[in-house]
Amino acid sequence: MNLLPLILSAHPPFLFHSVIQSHGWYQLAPLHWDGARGILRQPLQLDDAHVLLLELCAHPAGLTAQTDARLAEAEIAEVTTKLAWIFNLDADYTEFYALADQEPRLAHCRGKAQGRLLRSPTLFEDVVKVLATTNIQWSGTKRLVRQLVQHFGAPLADPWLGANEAPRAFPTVATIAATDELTLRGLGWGYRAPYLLKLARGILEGLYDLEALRTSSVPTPDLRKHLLKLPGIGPYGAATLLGLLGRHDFIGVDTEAVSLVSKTFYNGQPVGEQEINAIFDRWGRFKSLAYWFWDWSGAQQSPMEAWEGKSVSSRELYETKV
DNA sequence: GGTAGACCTGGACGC
DNA sequence: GCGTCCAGGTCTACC
Repeated sequence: MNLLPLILSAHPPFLFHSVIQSHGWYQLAPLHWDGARGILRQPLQLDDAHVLLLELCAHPAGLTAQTDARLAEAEIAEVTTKLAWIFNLDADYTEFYALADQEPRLAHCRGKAQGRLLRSPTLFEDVVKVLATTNIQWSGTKRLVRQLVQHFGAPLADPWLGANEAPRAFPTVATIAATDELTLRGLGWGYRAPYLLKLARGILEGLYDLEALRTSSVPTPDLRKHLLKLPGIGPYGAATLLGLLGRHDFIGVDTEAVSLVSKTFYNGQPVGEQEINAIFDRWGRFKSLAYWFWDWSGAQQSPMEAWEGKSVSSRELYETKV
């Protein structure tokens, strides 16, 4: 059957654009964000290997999804589940907003429905993307992920498009595991190539159970320990992944965090992880949310802008869209 | 537990 | 055009 516009409801408040632009993921392949039309295109490979292209846009209740593909009922159910995960539709930020309302630098969060972070369909894709953000600038991250998708992603079966033009889904674990270090190095992954291979092969061998981590209810420090065991994932990567998993107890301390907190709270004095965490400690389990959505007016650029490697203008763009 | 150096690449800069 | 330096997190070896 065809997938008629599928309407997915979210726990209010929810703003489609806020989730899309909550961080830089919307700029990474295989996603394509058509800002002018407000459409996010998500090539998606289903469990049965069927590749389809979803067109997602805002709806008063949440969002709508459309595709030209003919889908079986089980496939529609899978699409629905995956979209609910990607947009964290069931999340309830009531408690965070109650706290944020009392802090002038976070008072905007409720109105803009900020809190949800755009996720990938699988935790594997998120881990790979976080790996691609380490020790590199944002333009490099975009290049690495694009190369991976173009080289290993399964193309959409479209009779009107050649295999080179067709959108591609994010590569599967098995596809990455089947390649070799030299190929990955050739795609620019450099010293990250062995980490990526070890990750994919480790998942296939049962060494890393990402699905269990995705649904785990263990305390955040324990979950963090598991994430730190993933190859190429250190404190920064683990904190970023925890945020994507809805755990906000740890701040991903990168050079941008150091710079922002130093300038804003310590008069430009050198700071470390301890000082950064001390500033946001009072936000408890919402620590990284408070850091991420903090109004850094006066700072050179916010964490969100740093992700995008852009100047202050991206915040202006963000604010006009939301 | 803390620290130093290696890893890799693109971009900025000076010549 | 070429060479050099720097930025960016993680890992490993060493103390």
